[in-house]
Amino acid sequence: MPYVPTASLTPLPEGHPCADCPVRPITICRGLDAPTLAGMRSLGTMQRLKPEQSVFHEGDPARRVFMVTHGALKLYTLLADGRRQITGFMFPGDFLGVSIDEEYAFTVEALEDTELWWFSREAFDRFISDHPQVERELYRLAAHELAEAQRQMVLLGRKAAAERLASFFLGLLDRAERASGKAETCFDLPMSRIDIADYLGLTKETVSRMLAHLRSLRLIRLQAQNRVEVLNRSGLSEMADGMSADHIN
Amino acid sequence: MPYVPTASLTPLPEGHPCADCPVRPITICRGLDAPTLAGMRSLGTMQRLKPEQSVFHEGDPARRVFMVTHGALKLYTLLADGRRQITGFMFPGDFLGVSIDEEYAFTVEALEDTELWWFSREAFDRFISDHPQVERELYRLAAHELAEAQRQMVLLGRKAAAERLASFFLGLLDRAERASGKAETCFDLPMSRIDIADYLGLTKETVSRMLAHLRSLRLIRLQAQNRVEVLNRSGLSEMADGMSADHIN
DNA sequence: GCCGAAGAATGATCTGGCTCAATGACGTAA
DNA sequence: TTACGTCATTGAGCCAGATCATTCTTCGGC
Repeated sequence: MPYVPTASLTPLPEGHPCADCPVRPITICRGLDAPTLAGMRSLGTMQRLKPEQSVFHEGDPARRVFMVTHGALKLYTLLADGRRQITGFMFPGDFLGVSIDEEYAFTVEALEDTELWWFSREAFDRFISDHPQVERELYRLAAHELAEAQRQMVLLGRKAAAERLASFFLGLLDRAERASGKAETCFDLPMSRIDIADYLGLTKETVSRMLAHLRSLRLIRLQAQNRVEVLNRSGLSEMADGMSADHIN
Repeated sequence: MPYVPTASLTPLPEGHPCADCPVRPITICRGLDAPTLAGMRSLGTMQRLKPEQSVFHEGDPARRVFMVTHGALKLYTLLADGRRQITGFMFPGDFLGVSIDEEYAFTVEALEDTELWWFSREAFDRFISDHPQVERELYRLAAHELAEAQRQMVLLGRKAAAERLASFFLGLLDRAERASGKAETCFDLPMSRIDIADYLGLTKETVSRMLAHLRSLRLIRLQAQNRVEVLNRSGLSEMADGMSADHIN
Protein backbone atom coordinates (compact mmCIF):
# COMPACT_ATOMS: atom_id res chain seq x y z
CA MET A 1 0.00 0.00 0.00
CA PRO A 2 2.42 2.69 -1.18
CA TYR A 3 1.87 6.17 0.13
CA VAL A 4 1.10 7.95 -3.11
CA PRO A 5 1.86 11.67 -3.18
CA THR A 6 -1.10 13.80 -4.16
CA ALA A 7 0.45 17.24 -4.24
CA SER A 8 3.52 18.28 -6.13
CA LEU A 9 6.30 20.03 -4.27
CA THR A 10 6.58 23.78 -4.42
CA PRO A 11 10.16 24.68 -5.33
CA LEU A 12 11.89 26.48 -2.49
CA PRO A 13 14.16 29.54 -2.80
CA GLU A 14 17.86 29.16 -2.04
CA GLY A 15 18.56 29.22 1.67
CA HIS A 16 15.08 28.27 2.78
CA PRO A 17 15.36 26.32 6.05
CA CYS A 18 13.44 23.39 4.57
CA ALA A 19 15.39 23.41 1.31
CA ASP A 20 17.41 20.35 2.19
CA CYS A 21 14.85 18.60 4.35
CA PRO A 22 15.19 14.91 3.56
CA VAL A 23 11.57 14.08 4.30
CA ARG A 24 9.65 16.97 2.81
CA PRO A 25 8.41 15.03 -0.23
CA ILE A 26 6.87 12.30 1.92
CA THR A 27 5.40 14.02 4.93
CA ILE A 28 2.47 16.20 5.93
CA CYS A 29 4.05 19.51 4.98
CA ARG A 30 4.81 18.52 1.41
CA GLY A 31 1.96 20.59 -0.04
CA LEU A 32 2.95 23.84 1.67
CA ASP A 33 4.48 26.88 0.01
CA ALA A 34 7.73 28.45 1.15
CA PRO A 35 6.43 30.98 3.71
CA THR A 36 3.95 28.55 5.27
CA LEU A 37 6.65 25.93 5.49
CA ALA A 38 8.95 28.37 7.22
CA GLY A 39 6.12 29.25 9.61
CA MET A 40 5.56 25.64 10.49
CA ARG A 41 9.22 25.00 10.94
CA SER A 42 9.55 27.91 13.32
CA LEU A 43 6.97 26.22 15.56
CA GLY A 44 9.06 23.08 15.82
CA THR A 45 12.07 22.08 17.86
CA MET A 46 14.69 19.63 16.74
CA GLN A 47 15.67 16.79 19.03
CA ARG A 48 18.40 14.16 18.69
CA LEU A 49 18.25 10.77 20.32
CA LYS A 50 20.77 8.06 21.03
CA PRO A 51 19.82 4.37 20.78
CA GLU A 52 17.51 3.28 23.61
CA GLN A 53 16.62 6.84 24.54
CA SER A 54 12.88 7.30 24.70
CA VAL A 55 10.80 10.10 23.29
CA PHE A 56 7.94 9.57 25.74
CA HIS A 57 6.40 6.81 27.81
CA GLU A 58 3.01 5.18 27.82
CA GLY A 59 0.78 7.21 30.12
CA ASP A 60 2.70 10.50 29.80
CA PRO A 61 0.44 13.47 29.09
CA ALA A 62 0.26 13.83 25.32
CA ARG A 63 1.50 17.37 24.93
CA ARG A 64 3.55 17.07 21.77
CA VAL A 65 3.48 15.68 18.27
CA PHE A 66 6.58 14.56 16.38
CA MET A 67 7.99 14.21 12.92
CA VAL A 68 10.90 11.86 12.26
CA THR A 69 13.69 13.18 10.02
CA HIS A 70 16.51 10.64 10.54
CA GLY A 71 16.92 7.26 12.16
CA ALA A 72 14.40 4.73 13.41
CA LEU A 73 12.14 4.26 16.42
CA LYS A 74 9.99 1.56 17.97
CA LEU A 75 6.54 1.99 19.56
CA TYR A 76 5.53 -0.48 22.22
CA THR A 77 3.08 -1.34 24.97
CA LEU A 78 3.81 -3.43 28.05
CA LEU A 79 1.47 -5.74 29.92
CA ALA A 80 1.53 -5.91 33.70
CA ASP A 81 3.93 -8.86 33.80
CA GLY A 82 6.37 -7.42 31.28
CA ARG A 83 5.13 -8.99 28.07
CA ARG A 84 5.75 -6.47 25.35
CA GLN A 85 4.07 -5.82 22.03
CA ILE A 86 5.77 -3.55 19.55
CA THR A 87 2.92 -1.91 17.65
CA GLY A 88 5.08 -0.26 15.03
CA PHE A 89 8.39 1.08 13.84
CA MET A 90 8.86 4.65 12.64
CA PHE A 91 11.23 5.95 10.01
CA PRO A 92 12.05 9.30 8.40
CA GLY A 93 8.91 11.03 7.15
CA ASP A 94 6.65 9.34 9.67
CA PHE A 95 4.48 11.47 11.86
CA LEU A 96 3.90 10.56 15.46
CA GLY A 97 0.86 11.84 17.28
CA VAL A 98 -2.09 10.68 15.23
CA SER A 99 -4.14 10.56 18.36
CA ILE A 100 -6.67 12.50 20.24
CA ASP A 101 -6.17 11.20 23.71
CA GLU A 102 -4.86 12.98 26.74
CA GLU A 103 -2.16 10.42 27.32
CA TYR A 104 0.22 8.61 25.02
CA ALA A 105 -0.94 5.03 24.58
CA PHE A 106 2.55 3.62 24.04
CA THR A 107 6.24 4.21 24.62
CA VAL A 108 8.52 5.38 21.84
CA GLU A 109 12.21 4.60 21.84
CA ALA A 110 15.04 5.19 19.39
CA LEU A 111 16.66 2.17 17.71
CA GLU A 112 19.66 4.13 16.45
CA ASP A 113 20.85 7.73 16.28
CA THR A 114 17.63 9.56 15.49
CA GLU A 115 16.57 13.10 14.75
CA LEU A 116 13.05 14.36 15.10
CA TRP A 117 11.13 17.60 15.32
CA TRP A 118 8.46 18.18 17.90
CA PHE A 119 5.60 20.65 18.11
CA SER A 120 3.45 21.48 21.08
CA ARG A 121 0.02 20.07 20.48
CA GLU A 122 -1.67 23.45 20.94
CA ALA A 123 0.61 25.20 18.47
CA PHE A 124 0.23 22.34 16.04
CA ASP A 125 -3.56 22.27 16.37
CA ARG A 126 -3.68 26.00 15.79
CA PHE A 127 -1.47 25.63 12.76
CA ILE A 128 -3.55 22.91 11.17
CA SER A 129 -6.88 24.65 11.73
CA ASP A 130 -5.42 27.45 9.59
CA HIS A 131 -4.19 24.93 7.01
CA PRO A 132 -6.92 22.51 5.95
CA GLN A 133 -4.47 21.03 3.50
CA VAL A 134 -2.40 19.74 6.40
CA GLU A 135 -5.50 18.49 8.15
CA ARG A 136 -6.30 16.49 5.05
CA GLU A 137 -2.78 15.07 5.00
CA LEU A 138 -3.11 14.10 8.63
CA TYR A 139 -6.32 12.29 7.89
CA ARG A 140 -4.68 10.48 5.01
CA LEU A 141 -1.84 9.50 7.27
CA ALA A 142 -4.20 8.19 9.93
CA ALA A 143 -6.12 6.21 7.30
CA HIS A 144 -2.85 4.79 6.03
CA GLU A 145 -1.76 3.77 9.51
CA LEU A 146 -5.13 2.19 10.09
CA ALA A 147 -4.76 0.07 6.97
CA GLU A 148 -1.33 -1.02 8.17
CA ALA A 149 -2.74 -1.86 11.57
CA GLN A 150 -5.38 -4.01 9.96
CA ARG A 151 -2.78 -5.92 8.01
CA GLN A 152 -0.83 -6.42 11.21
CA MET A 153 -3.94 -7.82 12.89
CA VAL A 154 -4.24 -10.43 10.14
CA LEU A 155 -0.59 -11.26 10.62
CA LEU A 156 -0.85 -11.60 14.40
CA GLY A 157 -4.18 -13.37 14.42
CA ARG A 158 -3.81 -15.84 11.60
CA LYS A 159 -0.35 -16.17 10.09
CA ALA A 160 2.23 -18.83 10.93
CA ALA A 161 5.69 -17.82 12.10
CA ALA A 162 7.43 -18.06 8.71
CA GLU A 163 4.60 -16.12 7.07
CA ARG A 164 4.94 -13.39 9.66
CA LEU A 165 8.63 -12.97 9.06
CA ALA A 166 8.16 -12.98 5.28
CA SER A 167 5.46 -10.30 5.57
CA PHE A 168 7.69 -8.22 7.81
CA PHE A 169 10.59 -8.37 5.37
CA LEU A 170 8.38 -7.41 2.44
CA GLY A 171 7.15 -4.42 4.39
CA LEU A 172 10.71 -3.30 5.06
CA LEU A 173 11.63 -3.80 1.43
CA ASP A 174 8.68 -1.65 0.32
CA ARG A 175 9.72 1.02 2.74
CA ALA A 176 13.29 0.97 1.50
CA GLU A 177 11.98 1.43 -2.03
CA ARG A 178 9.72 4.28 -1.04
CA ALA A 179 12.63 5.94 0.75
CA SER A 180 15.09 5.61 -2.12
CA GLY A 181 12.53 6.05 -4.87
CA LYS A 182 13.81 3.05 -6.80
CA ALA A 183 13.59 -0.74 -6.85
CA GLU A 184 15.62 -2.44 -4.11
CA THR A 185 16.53 -5.97 -3.18
CA CYS A 186 18.21 -5.19 0.15
CA PHE A 187 17.31 -3.47 3.37
CA ASP A 188 18.67 -2.94 6.86
CA LEU A 189 17.27 -4.27 10.10
CA PRO A 190 17.84 -1.47 12.60
CA MET A 191 16.08 -3.48 15.29
CA SER A 192 17.23 -6.52 17.30
CA ARG A 193 15.81 -10.03 16.93
CA ILE A 194 13.93 -9.49 20.17
CA ASP A 195 12.30 -6.38 18.73
CA ILE A 196 11.30 -8.29 15.63
CA ALA A 197 9.86 -11.02 17.83
CA ASP A 198 7.89 -8.53 19.91
CA TYR A 199 6.53 -6.97 16.74
CA LEU A 200 5.51 -10.30 15.20
CA GLY A 201 4.10 -11.88 18.34
CA LEU A 202 6.87 -14.52 18.48
CA THR A 203 10.01 -15.24 20.53
CA LYS A 204 13.53 -14.35 19.48
CA GLU A 205 14.34 -18.05 19.09
CA THR A 206 11.48 -18.57 16.67
CA VAL A 207 12.56 -15.51 14.69
CA SER A 208 16.07 -16.98 14.41
CA ARG A 209 14.73 -20.33 13.30
CA MET A 210 12.37 -18.84 10.71
CA LEU A 211 15.18 -16.68 9.42
CA ALA A 212 17.20 -19.84 8.93
CA HIS A 213 14.18 -21.41 7.26
CA LEU A 214 13.69 -18.57 4.75
CA ARG A 215 17.39 -18.72 4.09
CA SER A 216 17.27 -22.47 3.46
CA LEU A 217 14.45 -21.89 0.95
CA ARG A 218 16.71 -19.38 -0.84
CA LEU A 219 14.11 -16.66 -0.43
CA ILE A 220 16.55 -14.38 1.33
CA ARG A 221 20.21 -14.09 2.21
CA LEU A 222 21.91 -12.25 5.06
CA GLN A 223 24.53 -9.83 3.76
CA ALA A 224 25.32 -9.07 7.36
CA GLN A 225 23.66 -9.72 10.68
CA ASN A 226 21.42 -6.73 10.14
CA ARG A 227 21.14 -6.57 6.40
CA VAL A 228 18.82 -8.71 4.32
CA GLU A 229 18.95 -9.40 0.62
CA VAL A 230 15.78 -10.66 -1.01
CA LEU A 231 16.63 -13.39 -3.51
CA ASN A 232 13.13 -14.35 -4.56
CA ARG A 233 10.59 -11.66 -4.05
CA SER A 234 7.56 -13.43 -5.47
CA GLY A 235 8.40 -16.52 -3.46
CA LEU A 236 8.61 -14.37 -0.37
CA SER A 237 5.25 -12.80 -1.26
CA GLU A 238 3.61 -16.17 -1.62
CA MET A 239 5.01 -17.20 1.72
CA ALA A 240 3.77 -13.95 3.30
CA ASP A 241 0.27 -14.37 1.92
CA GLY A 242 -0.05 -17.96 3.03
CA MET A 243 0.04 -19.31 -0.52
CA SER A 244 3.18 -21.30 0.04
CA ALA A 245 2.54 -25.01 0.37
CA ASP A 246 4.71 -25.01 3.43
CA HIS A 247 4.03 -28.57 4.49
CA ILE A 248 5.15 -29.89 1.10
CA ASN A 249 8.72 -28.66 1.48
CA MET B 1 -11.11 4.80 25.82
CA PRO B 2 -14.64 6.24 25.69
CA TYR B 3 -15.50 8.41 22.74
CA VAL B 4 -16.04 11.72 24.49
CA PRO B 5 -18.35 14.15 22.74
CA THR B 6 -16.77 17.52 22.12
CA ALA B 7 -19.67 19.42 20.65
CA SER B 8 -23.14 19.81 22.11
CA LEU B 9 -26.11 18.92 19.98
CA THR B 10 -28.03 21.63 18.23
CA PRO B 11 -31.73 21.16 19.00
CA LEU B 12 -33.71 20.30 15.88
CA PRO B 13 -37.09 21.70 14.89
CA GLU B 14 -40.11 19.40 14.90
CA GLY B 15 -40.29 17.25 11.82
CA HIS B 16 -36.58 17.50 10.92
CA PRO B 17 -35.58 14.27 9.18
CA CYS B 18 -32.76 13.72 11.68
CA ALA B 19 -34.92 14.54 14.70
CA ASP B 20 -35.25 10.95 15.79
CA CYS B 21 -31.92 9.69 14.51
CA PRO B 22 -30.69 7.19 17.08
CA VAL B 23 -27.01 7.80 16.43
CA ARG B 24 -26.80 11.54 15.96
CA PRO B 25 -25.22 12.20 19.37
CA ILE B 26 -22.38 9.79 18.74
CA THR B 27 -21.44 10.17 15.12
CA ILE B 28 -19.68 12.55 12.78
CA CYS B 29 -22.68 14.77 12.09
CA ARG B 30 -23.39 15.57 15.72
CA GLY B 31 -21.95 19.07 15.53
CA LEU B 32 -24.02 20.17 12.55
CA ASP B 33 -26.92 22.59 12.63
CA ALA B 34 -30.38 21.75 11.27
CA PRO B 35 -30.01 22.86 7.63
CA THR B 36 -26.53 21.37 7.20
CA LEU B 37 -27.72 18.13 8.72
CA ALA B 38 -30.64 18.05 6.31
CA GLY B 39 -28.20 18.72 3.47
CA MET B 40 -25.98 15.84 4.48
CA ARG B 41 -28.91 13.52 4.91
CA SER B 42 -30.16 14.31 1.42
CA LEU B 43 -26.83 13.05 0.08
CA GLY B 44 -27.27 9.66 1.72
CA THR B 45 -29.25 6.57 0.88
CA MET B 46 -30.64 4.16 3.44
CA GLN B 47 -29.96 0.46 3.06
CA ARG B 48 -31.26 -2.50 5.06
CA LEU B 49 -29.41 -5.78 5.37
CA LYS B 50 -30.36 -9.26 6.48
CA PRO B 51 -27.90 -11.43 8.46
CA GLU B 52 -25.02 -12.67 6.29
CA GLN B 53 -25.70 -10.11 3.56
CA SER B 54 -22.56 -8.21 2.71
CA VAL B 55 -22.12 -4.50 2.20
CA PHE B 56 -19.05 -4.88 0.02
CA HIS B 57 -16.18 -7.30 -0.55
CA GLU B 58 -12.45 -6.99 -0.15
CA GLY B 59 -11.09 -5.69 -3.44
CA ASP B 60 -14.27 -3.96 -4.58
CA PRO B 61 -13.68 -0.40 -5.80
CA ALA B 62 -14.17 1.87 -2.79
CA ARG B 63 -16.88 4.15 -4.10
CA ARG B 64 -18.97 4.63 -0.99
CA VAL B 65 -18.75 5.43 2.68
CA PHE B 66 -21.25 4.20 5.27
CA MET B 67 -22.81 5.07 8.56
CA VAL B 68 -24.42 2.38 10.71
CA THR B 69 -27.77 3.27 12.29
CA HIS B 70 -29.08 -0.10 13.52
CA GLY B 71 -27.76 -3.60 13.93
CA ALA B 72 -24.24 -5.01 13.82
CA LEU B 73 -21.62 -5.90 11.21
CA LYS B 74 -18.32 -7.73 10.98
CA LEU B 75 -15.24 -6.68 8.96
CA TYR B 76 -12.92 -9.42 7.83
CA THR B 77 -10.00 -10.37 5.60
CA LEU B 78 -9.31 -13.81 4.14
CA LEU B 79 -5.97 -15.44 3.43
CA ALA B 80 -5.46 -17.52 0.30
CA ASP B 81 -6.27 -20.81 2.04
CA GLY B 82 -9.41 -19.54 3.77
CA ARG B 83 -8.02 -18.50 7.14
CA ARG B 84 -10.04 -15.52 8.26
CA GLN B 85 -9.27 -12.61 10.51
CA ILE B 86 -12.11 -10.42 11.69
CA THR B 87 -10.56 -6.98 12.11
CA GLY B 88 -13.54 -5.39 13.78
CA PHE B 89 -17.23 -5.25 14.53
CA MET B 90 -19.37 -2.23 13.79
CA PHE B 91 -22.39 -0.96 15.67
CA PRO B 92 -24.81 1.96 15.43
CA GLY B 93 -22.95 5.27 15.22
CA ASP B 94 -19.88 3.74 13.64
CA PHE B 95 -18.59 5.14 10.41
CA LEU B 96 -17.21 2.90 7.73
CA GLY B 97 -14.85 4.26 5.13
CA VAL B 98 -11.99 5.76 7.09
CA SER B 99 -9.71 4.98 4.24
CA ILE B 100 -8.09 6.55 1.30
CA ASP B 101 -7.51 3.61 -0.93
CA GLU B 102 -9.07 2.79 -4.23
CA GLU B 103 -10.26 -0.59 -3.07
CA TYR B 104 -11.83 -1.81 0.11
CA ALA B 105 -9.29 -3.72 2.16
CA PHE B 106 -11.85 -6.01 3.80
CA THR B 107 -15.30 -7.50 3.48
CA VAL B 108 -18.19 -6.23 5.56
CA GLU B 109 -21.14 -8.44 6.44
CA ALA B 110 -24.23 -8.01 8.59
CA LEU B 111 -24.53 -10.09 11.76
CA GLU B 112 -28.21 -9.33 12.24
CA ASP B 113 -30.89 -7.09 10.70
CA THR B 114 -28.95 -3.93 10.02
CA GLU B 115 -29.68 -0.48 8.72
CA LEU B 116 -27.07 1.84 7.31
CA TRP B 117 -26.76 4.98 5.21
CA TRP B 118 -24.31 5.26 2.38
CA PHE B 119 -22.85 8.24 0.56
CA SER B 120 -20.93 8.28 -2.69
CA ARG B 121 -17.33 9.06 -1.92
CA GLU B 122 -17.27 12.07 -4.25
CA ALA B 123 -20.37 13.61 -2.73
CA PHE B 124 -19.08 12.91 0.73
CA ASP B 125 -15.64 14.36 -0.02
CA ARG B 126 -17.28 17.48 -1.42
CA PHE B 127 -19.45 17.75 1.64
CA ILE B 128 -16.58 17.48 4.09
CA SER B 129 -14.35 19.96 2.29
CA ASP B 130 -17.16 22.47 2.88
CA HIS B 131 -17.44 21.40 6.51
CA PRO B 132 -14.11 21.36 8.31
CA GLN B 133 -15.95 20.45 11.48
CA VAL B 134 -16.85 17.10 9.91
CA GLU B 135 -13.32 16.63 8.67
CA ARG B 136 -12.15 17.10 12.23
CA GLU B 137 -14.63 14.52 13.44
CA LEU B 138 -13.44 12.09 10.81
CA TYR B 139 -9.89 12.56 11.95
CA ARG B 140 -10.93 11.97 15.54
CA LEU B 141 -12.71 8.84 14.46
CA ALA B 142 -9.68 7.56 12.58
CA ALA B 143 -7.46 8.28 15.57
CA HIS B 144 -9.90 6.44 17.80
CA GLU B 145 -9.95 3.43 15.51
CA LEU B 146 -6.19 3.47 15.38
CA ALA B 147 -5.99 3.32 19.16
CA GLU B 148 -8.40 0.39 19.13
CA ALA B 149 -6.32 -1.33 16.49
CA GLN B 150 -3.23 -0.92 18.63
CA ARG B 151 -4.96 -2.49 21.60
CA GLN B 152 -6.05 -5.35 19.38
CA MET B 153 -2.44 -5.87 18.27
CA VAL B 154 -1.39 -6.25 21.89
CA LEU B 155 -4.21 -8.73 22.38
CA LEU B 156 -3.33 -10.78 19.31
CA GLY B 157 0.41 -10.63 19.77
CA ARG B 158 0.82 -11.18 23.47
CA LYS B 159 -2.32 -12.17 25.36
CA ALA B 160 -3.32 -15.70 26.36
CA ALA B 161 -6.67 -17.09 25.29
CA ALA B 162 -8.55 -16.32 28.52
CA GLU B 163 -7.12 -12.79 28.56
CA ARG B 164 -8.30 -12.25 25.01
CA LEU B 165 -11.84 -13.28 25.77
CA ALA B 166 -11.91 -11.15 28.94
CA SER B 167 -10.67 -8.12 26.96
CA PHE B 168 -13.28 -8.72 24.30
CA PHE B 169 -16.09 -8.87 26.83
CA LEU B 170 -14.95 -5.69 28.55
CA GLY B 171 -14.93 -3.93 25.19
CA LEU B 172 -18.49 -5.03 24.51
CA LEU B 173 -19.56 -3.95 27.98
CA ASP B 174 -18.04 -0.50 27.44
CA ARG B 175 -19.84 -0.21 24.15
CA ALA B 176 -23.15 -1.21 25.71
CA GLU B 177 -22.64 1.50 28.31
CA ARG B 178 -21.78 4.12 25.72
CA ALA B 179 -24.86 3.15 23.73
CA SER B 180 -27.27 3.27 26.65
CA GLY B 181 -25.54 6.11 28.44
CA LYS B 182 -25.61 4.32 31.77
CA ALA B 183 -23.73 1.66 33.72
CA GLU B 184 -24.42 -1.89 32.54
CA THR B 185 -23.53 -5.38 33.65
CA CYS B 186 -24.96 -7.26 30.65
CA PHE B 187 -24.50 -7.24 26.92
CA ASP B 188 -25.48 -9.23 23.85
CA LEU B 189 -23.22 -11.24 21.58
CA PRO B 190 -24.64 -10.71 18.10
CA MET B 191 -21.83 -12.80 16.60
CA SER B 192 -21.22 -16.56 16.60
CA ARG B 193 -18.45 -18.32 18.51
CA ILE B 194 -16.60 -18.73 15.23
CA ASP B 195 -16.75 -14.99 14.67
CA ILE B 196 -15.42 -14.37 18.16
CA ALA B 197 -12.63 -16.86 17.49
CA ASP B 198 -11.73 -15.22 14.20
CA TYR B 199 -11.63 -11.85 15.91
CA LEU B 200 -9.46 -13.05 18.78
CA GLY B 201 -7.08 -15.21 16.75
CA LEU B 202 -8.35 -18.45 18.34
CA THR B 203 -10.54 -21.41 17.35
CA LYS B 204 -14.19 -21.79 18.26
CA GLU B 205 -13.32 -24.67 20.58
CA THR B 206 -10.88 -22.54 22.53
CA VAL B 207 -13.46 -19.75 22.79
CA SER B 208 -15.93 -22.26 24.26
CA ARG B 209 -13.38 -23.54 26.72
CA MET B 210 -12.31 -20.09 27.85
CA LEU B 211 -15.93 -19.09 28.22
CA ALA B 212 -16.37 -22.07 30.51
CA HIS B 213 -13.20 -21.03 32.35
CA LEU B 214 -14.37 -17.45 32.95
CA ARG B 215 -17.68 -18.86 34.09
CA SER B 216 -15.98 -21.24 36.51
CA LEU B 217 -14.06 -18.28 37.98
CA ARG B 218 -17.42 -16.54 38.52
CA LEU B 219 -16.28 -13.57 36.46
CA ILE B 220 -19.24 -13.88 34.10
CA ARG B 221 -22.49 -15.75 33.70
CA LEU B 222 -24.44 -16.61 30.56
CA GLN B 223 -28.01 -15.33 30.78
CA ALA B 224 -28.55 -16.97 27.43
CA GLN B 225 -26.35 -18.41 24.75
CA ASN B 226 -25.78 -14.95 23.36
CA ARG B 227 -26.10 -12.78 26.42
CA VAL B 228 -23.36 -12.26 28.98
CA GLU B 229 -23.66 -10.93 32.50
CA VAL B 230 -20.50 -9.61 34.10
CA LEU B 231 -20.37 -10.73 37.71
CA ASN B 232 -16.96 -9.34 38.65
CA ARG B 233 -15.86 -6.50 36.50
CA SER B 234 -12.58 -5.72 38.23
CA GLY B 235 -11.70 -9.41 38.22
CA LEU B 236 -12.43 -9.50 34.51
CA SER B 237 -10.26 -6.40 34.03
CA GLU B 238 -7.35 -7.96 35.83
CA MET B 239 -7.71 -11.04 33.70
CA ALA B 240 -7.84 -8.90 30.55
CA ASP B 241 -4.73 -6.96 31.48
CA GLY B 242 -2.70 -10.03 32.33
CA MET B 243 -2.64 -9.26 36.04
CA SER B 244 -4.47 -12.39 36.98
CA ALA B 245 -2.20 -14.99 38.54
CA ASP B 246 -3.73 -17.50 36.19
CA HIS B 247 -1.40 -20.36 37.00
CA ILE B 248 -2.22 -20.15 40.71
CA ASN B 249 -5.88 -21.00 40.21
C1' DG C 1 45.24 -8.71 17.13
C1' DC C 2 42.98 -10.25 21.53
C1' DC C 3 39.38 -10.13 24.90
C1' DG C 4 34.89 -9.74 26.82
C1' DA C 5 30.08 -8.89 26.56
C1' DA C 6 25.98 -8.83 24.11
C1' DG C 7 23.37 -10.62 20.53
C1' DA C 8 22.16 -14.48 17.60
C1' DA C 9 21.73 -19.28 16.52
C1' DT C 10 20.89 -23.95 17.66
C1' DG C 11 19.36 -27.95 20.43
C1' DA C 12 16.14 -30.42 23.72
C1' DT C 13 12.01 -30.46 25.91
C1' DC C 14 7.50 -28.77 27.22
C1' DT C 15 2.83 -26.92 26.67
C1' DG C 16 -1.19 -23.91 25.29
C1' DG C 17 -4.07 -23.97 22.00
C1' DC C 18 -5.22 -26.55 17.67
C1' DT C 19 -7.31 -30.53 15.37
C1' DC C 20 -10.29 -34.14 15.04
C1' DA C 21 -14.21 -36.50 17.01
C1' DA C 22 -18.31 -36.99 19.65
C1' DT C 23 -22.01 -35.20 22.34
C1' DG C 24 -25.25 -31.71 23.87
C1' DA C 25 -28.52 -27.70 23.48
C1' DC C 26 -31.38 -24.82 21.01
C1' DG C 27 -34.56 -22.99 17.55
C1' DT C 28 -37.56 -23.90 13.76
C1' DA C 29 -40.98 -26.46 10.89
C1' DA C 30 -44.26 -29.79 10.28
C1' DT D 1 -44.95 -32.63 20.27
C1' DT D 2 -41.16 -34.67 17.68
C1' DA D 3 -37.54 -34.45 14.47
C1' DC D 4 -33.87 -32.13 12.34
C1' DG D 5 -30.26 -28.95 11.41
C1' DT D 6 -27.26 -25.68 13.29
C1' DC D 7 -24.42 -24.05 16.70
C1' DA D 8 -22.03 -24.74 21.03
C1' DT D 9 -19.67 -27.65 24.27
C1' DT D 10 -16.64 -31.20 25.73
C1' DG D 11 -13.00 -34.77 25.21
C1' DA D 12 -8.49 -36.90 23.44
C1' DG D 13 -4.35 -36.46 21.30
C1' DC D 14 -1.09 -33.73 18.74
C1' DC D 15 1.96 -30.08 17.16
C1' DA D 16 3.84 -25.27 16.30
C1' DG D 17 5.98 -22.42 18.79
C1' DA D 18 7.48 -21.41 23.69
C1' DT D 19 10.89 -22.22 27.18
C1' DC D 20 15.21 -23.45 28.96
C1' DA D 21 20.05 -24.46 28.08
C1' DT D 22 24.12 -24.17 25.43
C1' DT D 23 27.12 -22.70 21.82
C1' DC D 24 28.47 -19.62 18.26
C1' DT D 25 29.14 -14.74 16.24
C1' DT D 26 29.91 -10.27 16.12
C1' DC D 27 31.87 -6.19 17.36
C1' DG D 28 33.67 -2.53 20.25
C1' DG D 29 37.55 -1.45 23.29
C1' DC D 30 42.15 -1.97 24.36
